[in-house]
Amino acid sequence: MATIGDVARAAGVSRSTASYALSGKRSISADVRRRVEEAVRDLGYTPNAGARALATSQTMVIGLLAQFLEDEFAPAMLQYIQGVANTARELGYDILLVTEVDGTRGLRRVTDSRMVDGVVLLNVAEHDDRLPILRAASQPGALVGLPADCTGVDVFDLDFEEAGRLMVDDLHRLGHRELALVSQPEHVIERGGAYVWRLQNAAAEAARVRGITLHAIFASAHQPDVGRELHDLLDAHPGVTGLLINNEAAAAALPTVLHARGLSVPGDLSVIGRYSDEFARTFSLPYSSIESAPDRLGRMAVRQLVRRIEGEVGPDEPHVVRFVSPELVDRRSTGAPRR
Amino acid sequence: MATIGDVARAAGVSRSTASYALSGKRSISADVRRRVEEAVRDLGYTPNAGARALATSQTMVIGLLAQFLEDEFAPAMLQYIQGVANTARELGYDILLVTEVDGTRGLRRVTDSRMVDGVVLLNVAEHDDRLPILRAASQPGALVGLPADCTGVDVFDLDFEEAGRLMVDDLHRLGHRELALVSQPEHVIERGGAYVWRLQNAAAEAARVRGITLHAIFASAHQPDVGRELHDLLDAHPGVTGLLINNEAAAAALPTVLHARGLSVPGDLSVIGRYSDEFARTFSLPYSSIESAPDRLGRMAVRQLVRRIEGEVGPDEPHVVRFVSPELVDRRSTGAPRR
DNA sequence: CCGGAATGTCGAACCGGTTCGCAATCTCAA
DNA sequence: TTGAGATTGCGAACCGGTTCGACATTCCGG
Repeated sequence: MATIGDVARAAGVSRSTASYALSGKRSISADVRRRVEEAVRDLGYTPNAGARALATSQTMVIGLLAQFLEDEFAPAMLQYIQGVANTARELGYDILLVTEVDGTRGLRRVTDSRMVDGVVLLNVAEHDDRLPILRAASQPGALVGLPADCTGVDVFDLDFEEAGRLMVDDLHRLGHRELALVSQPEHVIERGGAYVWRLQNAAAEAARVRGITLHAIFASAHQPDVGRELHDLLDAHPGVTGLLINNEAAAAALPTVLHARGLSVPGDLSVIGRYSDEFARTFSLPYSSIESAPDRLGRMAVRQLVRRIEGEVGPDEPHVVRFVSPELVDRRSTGAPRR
Repeated sequence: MATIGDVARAAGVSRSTASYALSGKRSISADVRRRVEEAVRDLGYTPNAGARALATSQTMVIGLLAQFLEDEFAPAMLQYIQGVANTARELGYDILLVTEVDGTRGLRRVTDSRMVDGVVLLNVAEHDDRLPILRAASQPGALVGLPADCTGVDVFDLDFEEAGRLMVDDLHRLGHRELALVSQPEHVIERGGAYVWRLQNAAAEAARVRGITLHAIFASAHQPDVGRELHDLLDAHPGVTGLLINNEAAAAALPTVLHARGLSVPGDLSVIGRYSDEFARTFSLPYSSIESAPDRLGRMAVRQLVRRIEGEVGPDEPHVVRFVSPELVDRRSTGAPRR
């Protein structure tokens, strides 16, 4: 493998000159530049990433911390990963994917050893173990998901409160008076998935204000449990005319359940979900939904992270907490409540 | 950030001694070892990955090349990624995830710049552009998917021929005489997804030998197209009593389609798919299926790759082409053909 | 009591880049 | 003609590890 020394020799110049010719950080005569570039081509030279990282303390790699937990729905995570990966590449960065169950260990490893210039944390919990480690690290970090304490990090998340209100208001406007909300598994909440509460509380408050009934349940993240739980819910509350689904697995299982019960949408039941359009297409879910915009969130997180890495915004400049406004994608699954 | 020089100074020894004390590559007195370890703890020392990579020419990183193509079903890919990532971590390696659409560019970048010690290629096509680049690289590579030319790489794949035979034989044994096979989109085949042909040809041959009819179609990888195509298929061949599904999107869409047509499984139609158990659970697919074992394939690929990286098998030792035998997971979706 | 082996430590070189300071040459206006 | 300033190239140091060869001690058998 050719080194910059080989290039320099082939071009008849010193190593430093070759380096400057390639980086353009100092002026170089046209002739020398040509000879260096030629040598690069002839030798097939590519800089050694490790050496460059050592010299510049920049790796051009971003750490992506994603946990595939038993009680979460993996395909939903994939879209965040894609958003992050694509944006990173556009900006010239590669992605180090860390999927260890023990996220703290993984985070510590990649930051302490300086394998990455910054990190994106997915699926951030309210009191996330990884945050203290991230704050102690010398690299900047961007989060997808809202923790209790946002100091020292840039945060991006869907506005789940607004999402909860939107769902309730929409069905209230159509005349519904008894709704059910299907949330994530209780485990997710215990672990600190605050977004579940945020949506649920806002929905409950909106229901209270409107004077309508809202039954909330926690459902599993897997079949066949979640299917059974949906059945139980509909058995327990026969008066429910509208379903709010804040649980990807439940959304994916719903068509089968409704079919088994012979219920049509929106004739017998109105349904609004909370997932991405991509997700809806993948699972052919025919329900109107609040767009959760994973690609957009991933993109925003990386953009901001790179701005910090490249010093466009200093480490002391105030950190960002930005919420994406939920948008309702209409798939005609809501209507007037059945009589 | 502490360097090994800081550790050495704190322990009152030279840098080389500190290094040997930590690596254990030379004998060190108990006293010195203790002092060095203490200094490491006190200073919170972690070796700099770039410096180590430069010195040892080992990065402890594996490149994972995964393309998310428009005409493939992303959630199916995720399981390979998980298998690879988990196994890599167990063996002490991190994962550099390269998702560029132009896989050749990404592969060249990570190998030429020596960011990785080896690479795993997912979703390998029959004549895969990435293979010439991989062969020219100085790092070893492991493939998931069977190319036409396997020289210089280790290859792992499901035995799709056997899978095709298994599907046909199973339904033949139950008395079926007219079957339909739903394959991947034609694009996938044109691009060289040979596994589609391998299964299809073997199934066709088995059908010929048994004297039964097999209709084969290519279906899309997305809703709602794939749903429509399944309807068309069933309309066009009313005599079909068994369905073979070698297309994840079609499998995911099938429950809805069958439901719409009022068909029950296996009463009206027997169904066998080809996907992983994990996939079946995620999409709650109630069909018997050939296990495609993505986690196992990912694991095998990484294991072998690491063996090459660490020199346990030399670069000249013969390369492996290993097929995983398909196993039928019975979910009671097959039975005698309807009258 | 001596010679050779085993043990423990150090200095220096090296991996392959980048960057700083200096010097030589060139340009152009005074 | 001269000197200030710009242009261009070079040497050396540095980033933070690893490893080789040399050297000093200690241990052992004869």
